[in-house]
Amino acid sequence: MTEQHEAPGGVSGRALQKDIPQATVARLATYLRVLAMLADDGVLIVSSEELAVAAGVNSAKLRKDLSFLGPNGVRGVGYDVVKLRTRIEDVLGLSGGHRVVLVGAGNLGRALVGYGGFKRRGFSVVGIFDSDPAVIGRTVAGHSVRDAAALHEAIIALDPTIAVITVPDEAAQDVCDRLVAAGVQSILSFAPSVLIAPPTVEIRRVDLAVEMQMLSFERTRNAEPEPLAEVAHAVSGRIARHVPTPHSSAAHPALKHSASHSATEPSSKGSAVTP
Amino acid sequence: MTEQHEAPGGVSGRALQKDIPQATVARLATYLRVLAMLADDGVLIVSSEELAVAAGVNSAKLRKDLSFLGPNGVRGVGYDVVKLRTRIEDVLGLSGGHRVVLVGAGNLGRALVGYGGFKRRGFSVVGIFDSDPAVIGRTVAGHSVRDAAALHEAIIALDPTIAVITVPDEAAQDVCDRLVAAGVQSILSFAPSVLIAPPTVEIRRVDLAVEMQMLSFERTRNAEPEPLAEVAHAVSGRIARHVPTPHSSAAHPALKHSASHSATEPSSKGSAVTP
DNA sequence: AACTGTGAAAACTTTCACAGCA
DNA sequence: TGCTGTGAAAGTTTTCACAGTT
Repeated sequence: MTEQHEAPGGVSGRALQKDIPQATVARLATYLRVLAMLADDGVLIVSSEELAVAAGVNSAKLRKDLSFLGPNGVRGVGYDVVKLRTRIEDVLGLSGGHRVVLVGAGNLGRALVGYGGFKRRGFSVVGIFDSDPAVIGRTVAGHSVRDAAALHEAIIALDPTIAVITVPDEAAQDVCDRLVAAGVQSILSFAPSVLIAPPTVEIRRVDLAVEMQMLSFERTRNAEPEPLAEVAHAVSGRIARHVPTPHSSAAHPALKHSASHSATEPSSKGSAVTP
Repeated sequence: MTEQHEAPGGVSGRALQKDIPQATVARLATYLRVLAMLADDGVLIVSSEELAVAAGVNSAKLRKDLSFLGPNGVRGVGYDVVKLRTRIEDVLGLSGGHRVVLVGAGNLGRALVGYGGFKRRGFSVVGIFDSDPAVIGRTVAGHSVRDAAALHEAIIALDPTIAVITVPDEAAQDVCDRLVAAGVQSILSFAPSVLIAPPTVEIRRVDLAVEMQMLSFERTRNAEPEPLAEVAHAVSGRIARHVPTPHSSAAHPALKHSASHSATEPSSKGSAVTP
């Protein structure tokens, strides 16, 4: 690890988001959510261990992640919740806020704009588009849905920092082309197809079925320990196998996910894109 | 790499999904989608290069991924589309189909059940629950929404292989506890919080805001090459920078996404949803 | 000639374990 | 004493490049 983030002199504000590992960036978003929650609860200081448990990672990883942002904590004490939160927002480029345009006002599009954490995290929707006449003109989350035919001019006027595509797969590439032609540089797509665009445009793709398939794989793998034996108790899962202790939600050390989350976290694997 | 997948004798059907890298599993889902598309188009044989381009990865990675499933292609020729598709479905444990229960019939939940690729990929919804009296009894995607209060008995009767949680964050842990108590072993959650459950239960979490934050980071990083210079042309992106060639969607060598994973991929992550 | 399958190298990530500071 | 920050080791994933097949 190269330590460019040492900030030797009095380097101001944020800087050097260079060489922060991709995997770390994916997790920073999660830490941010936990920090926001803690701040709401009035918590002032948090230790790496506490933060790590809440984020579902181990504390060494969390400390390593944070170390890429420069020194953030106080040894023997912990991290200042507000300060750390601000620092992460700064590094992720969230401080200035983002102007988001949504193309596709179907269920998924509406689910996204309605998602509370959205606005709270600095993303404000500035325009919603659709090509369905039955939807155009309707109000969604305070915005009148506009005709996607007028995308070009509208995009230029709205000047969004991010565009989100939630249209059917067949229409996705066309929408993408038009967004790019209008100057959009960052696109998040929920269409299954891999979209093609110039390399200067950053596209991330989220495929909601991938996670289901990974669950399927995991279950299948765990269910087949003995490839040879006929498996004695072929009970067809009608009876609840485990009646888990209704744990007290807190103080639970269960850190099982090792991240591969996709759209989740380790997602270094999960979903995604980027060369 | 241990070669357990050599299948020396005449090992039947699928087997040895042991030690298939997590990152590979995440991408298999994507390959599957492309293969399904090719099959629909009547394509019989595909080369690693073609498949790789369509999936947004490079061909060496694709070949390595497939090699974990055993020999699937024919040298000098390519892969048999149907055979490869079947093999991947088999390895992912999709062949037997999955019984999916959805808890939370809001926009996101409806977007998920309405997603065509869902049923097509072997996931069939067997029950939808919600706790909102205004929603209970309504029909969503052919299913009458049931009262989440009766979750326990219903789950035992439905015996789902996967449960999907799309309720508000505050309710997620409670729903999770009840699902686990009823014997559910695989859960996909869209709630931001990290859910706590016994280690035998596989939980995957998808945070839709993470991807947006990663886009934000990438844009910020690219926008700050010169930390010192005042940046000459401070044009506020009003003019379209690139007018992309309206490419012919095929024969496009653009391989930019390398899927971290991911989850992240990253995320990275495989299919999608539509309005 | 075309294309797969795969060792070996390179790159990236996670985990360990401890030095260092409040 | 308690907790952060971090080199170094271990583990995972990607890329290279070529041997092997049809």
